[in-house]
Formats: sequence, structure tokens, C-alpha cells
Amino acid sequence: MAPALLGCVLEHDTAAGLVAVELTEVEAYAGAVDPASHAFRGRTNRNAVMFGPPGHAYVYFTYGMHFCVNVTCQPVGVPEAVLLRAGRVIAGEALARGRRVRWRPGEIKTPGMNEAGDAVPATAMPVRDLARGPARLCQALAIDREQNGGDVCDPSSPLRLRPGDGGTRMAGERAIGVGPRVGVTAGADTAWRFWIANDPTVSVYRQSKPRARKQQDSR
DNA sequence: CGTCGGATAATCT
DNA sequence: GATTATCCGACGA
Repeated sequence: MAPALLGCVLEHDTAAGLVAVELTEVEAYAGAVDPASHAFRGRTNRNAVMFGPPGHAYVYFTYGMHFCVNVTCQPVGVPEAVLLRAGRVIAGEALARGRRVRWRPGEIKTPGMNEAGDAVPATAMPVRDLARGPARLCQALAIDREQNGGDVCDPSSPLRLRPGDGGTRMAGERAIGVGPRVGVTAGADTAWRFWIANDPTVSVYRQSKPRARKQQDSR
């Protein structure tokens, strides 16, 4: 399923307008047999959607500030899904850019302004970075908890998946890259990440790095 | 381009 | 209480 999704289009229709991306990078997570999968240790409230019917969005919140979206791809009871890691914006670029304005805690959260309060030019966020990475993709498409469990195969859903504009699957004529998944600890040697070769919107590979443990009193 | 640390909170042990 | 399917700015090469 994962490489088959490359080149397909994910679009989110909201009151603000529609943003669409052509998927350029995905990762497969194989539930019960995959220690890197959220479903590896069984069903919980968080991963319940993974155990549901295929073609639905599994949206989770992580690192205290980011959302990521998966598409389930197996029958009820088989918790397998594909994480949508990156895409190329093909519609709603201005809206996506507005959603990608960032700020730091405690600072003014005004779209179009930077931390100093200066107007941010339209070129501040390169188009290639609008959905380059799973949390960035969710930002650009305004995907959050509301979309968890949604049927992305129903064309009438706000968040839906459709064949690519090229009309072909498997990213058409383009070569597909294969490699280990980003940021996972268990199962780091399993090559279940797929991307469109030489596409600038594919995120940079990063190995999982154990974070320093919470500082004890070091005196 | 690469590495590093901070932000920040749901989830699980 | 530890961990995390991340992002971003700062800094150095």
C-alpha cells in the first residue's frame, strides 16, 4: 500500500478553502509484527482507529505539539497503516503558507508577522517546505484530532484521498526510493519508508536519537 | 549542509 | 516518571 500511495493526492476542504498535496513520502507500519508501530502492544484509546476499517485517517498528537496522519489499510482487526510524511502542494498554496507561520511560546501569534512584529513576505516559507515532513503536512492541511477516524476514501469527506493528477499510481514513471523509517528506535533497520526519488519535498532522513534523560540535580 | 538543544503534552509503564 | 513515527533556530563547517 505504501508505495502505491506515492503520487496520490490528499486534499482537505475547509471553510477557509482547499489545500491539496501530491504525496511524495510515506512509511508503512505493520501493527502486531512491527515494534515501531503504535499498535504493536495492542489496542488503546489512542490507536483504536488503526484497528478499524481500511481507508480511514489515524491522526495522532506527538512531541507535545505536532499532529501526524496515517491511512489505515487492512480489514477490521488488523492494525496496519501508512504514515503520510510529505507532499508537494498543488492547490491552496497561499492558504497553506498562512497556516505554516510559526511562532515561539509567549510571542505574538499573528499570521503574517514574525516574532518582532514585522510583516513576513510571501516568500518567507519556501513552497518546498510547506508539507515537507509529517507534522508540517498536517499543519499545511489543517489536520488535527477532528479528522481522526475520518473516511478518506469517501469523496464527500472533507479530508480525502484520490488518484494523482497524472492519472497513474506508483508515481507514474518516477523512480521510488526505499530506506529505513525516520526517527524510529525499534525496527530501525526495516526499510519501510518510500519516497519519490529526487523530489525536493521529501524530508531529510534522521536517525532516532536517544534524548538526554531529564536532568537530575547535578550538583 | 550537519549537529544540537529546547519546546511541550498525551500516552504508556 | 520516561518516552516520543517532530520541528525550528542557532551555530559551525
